[in-house]
Amino acid sequence: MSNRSQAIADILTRAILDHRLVPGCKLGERELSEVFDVSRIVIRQALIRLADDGLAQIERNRGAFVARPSMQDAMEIYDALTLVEQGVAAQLSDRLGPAGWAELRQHVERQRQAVASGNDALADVLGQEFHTVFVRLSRNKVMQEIHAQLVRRTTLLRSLITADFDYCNLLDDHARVVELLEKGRLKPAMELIDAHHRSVVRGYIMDRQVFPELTPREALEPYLDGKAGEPPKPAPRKKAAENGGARAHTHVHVVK
Amino acid sequence: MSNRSQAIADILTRAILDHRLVPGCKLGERELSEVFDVSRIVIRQALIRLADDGLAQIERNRGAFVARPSMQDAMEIYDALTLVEQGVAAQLSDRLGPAGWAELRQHVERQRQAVASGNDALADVLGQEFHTVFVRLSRNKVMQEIHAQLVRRTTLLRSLITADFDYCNLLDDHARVVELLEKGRLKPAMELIDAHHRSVVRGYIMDRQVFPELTPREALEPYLDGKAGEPPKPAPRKKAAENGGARAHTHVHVVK
DNA sequence: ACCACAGGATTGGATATCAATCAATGACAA
DNA sequence: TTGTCATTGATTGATATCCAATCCTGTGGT
Repeated sequence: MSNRSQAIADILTRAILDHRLVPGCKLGERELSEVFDVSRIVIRQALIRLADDGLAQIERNRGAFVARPSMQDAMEIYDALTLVEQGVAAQLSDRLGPAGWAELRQHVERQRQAVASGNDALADVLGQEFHTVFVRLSRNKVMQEIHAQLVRRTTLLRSLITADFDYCNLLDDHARVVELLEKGRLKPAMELIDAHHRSVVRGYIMDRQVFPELTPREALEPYLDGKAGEPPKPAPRKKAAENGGARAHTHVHVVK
Repeated sequence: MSNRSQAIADILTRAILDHRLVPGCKLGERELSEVFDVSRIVIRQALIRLADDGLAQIERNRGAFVARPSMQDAMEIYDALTLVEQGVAAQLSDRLGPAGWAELRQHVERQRQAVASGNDALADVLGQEFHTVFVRLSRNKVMQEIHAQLVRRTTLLRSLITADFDYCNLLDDHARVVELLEKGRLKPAMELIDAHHRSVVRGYIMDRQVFPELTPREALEPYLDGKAGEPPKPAPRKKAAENGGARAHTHVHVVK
């Protein structure tokens, strides 16, 4: 049993990234302390970590809330993400060894197979994972942490949008980026990364009103239970009910 | 009087960046709580913020210490900083308006005058500030925060090195970067940024042993005093006594 | 010299308590 | 009815005290 507050911060983070805790949701200290069965102080420390990570916002004497980024924030986050991934692409095209390129190709191939076999959920996970693997190959832990934080914030952003556009043409971007980079065609690869993120953020339509649907108590219940809880559940969405359980995610194969 | 723990974290950060609290220095909860006259819990919260920022390291049941980054960390931090500033440079060369270029030129000019008039301390401050101004012109708060965090960590790194090499040829780098960028010569500018940071990190010689010389109580005393304290004092350095009070900093004009 | 054990010191956390501040409620007047 | 103001309740920010777990150290025995 290591740091309680860190563990709780991790659980809250996962709940937010799973869209079980939506932006604007109140994170009351008393309520959370009862849910996790710890004192308020541990909750406060966890909330401080979340706020430092950009996932929560603490207002003095009013409490903590799941962060509600603005459209401006969204664009800045995607700009930063583009900048980071373009930079990593430039580094990789210089320094990546054969094993690294093989890992990238293999990852893309797994994603291709998942899409071909209709396993949209797996394709979704792999699509998210690709960016992380990409940055991991830079062998720079500082860069990895910065990138991971940006990815977390983009995942939070997806709680705020209605993701019902057509992403079919984005599915092959990862493969093409790897292909271009391996051929040494850095500039087109970087432009493709930019276009990739741009087309994502262009599809964003922030609907101001997001309704919780779940109390924090209900939202967090599956993560508790002595950490032997069930696997992370997808977020329940009223509108996207026909989505077959797949999360509303940019990489999911949604045919409008 | 807003958040106590945030205010204390800010003070601790400044003390670390001023090299009054050196890497490895123990940040005991009891001691700090007496120094700041607050409860231990507030100190814990401040230390959590510092740890999240990479400036402190918390070991379970052993306490918090000022972070002691390794040489590997140093290279990764500078790699990340290079990546960020190169990316920002690329963005600015695309989108920066005349007012922005004017601000950059003016800043460089101020630095040039400071160097010319022998005001090494001012030149030092301006040299640090340049990077911040540079990133601020991207008008991306997310990027600014990432960059600021990296800069904090580079400042921490300077506590670990003996900065007695010749940086004369680096003094004009800022001016040349601005000049190249404004002419649209992006690639040379980016290579110059890379070379700038590379030559800095190449001069790093980490001496494992860093002696505190100051207890946290002494180190923090000037920052207290009802926030009306004297201006931030430079760190006392035994060896670099001939340095005329200027901090051991990469941009300082040290003639070997 | 070396190992084991005990004690001290420090952190991690719980609980109870108080002050400060915000928000909702309700009373009252126009 | 509506708008304004005061009271009240709830929540956070912070403190003090206490206890458990763990690490460090120092001592004693072999």
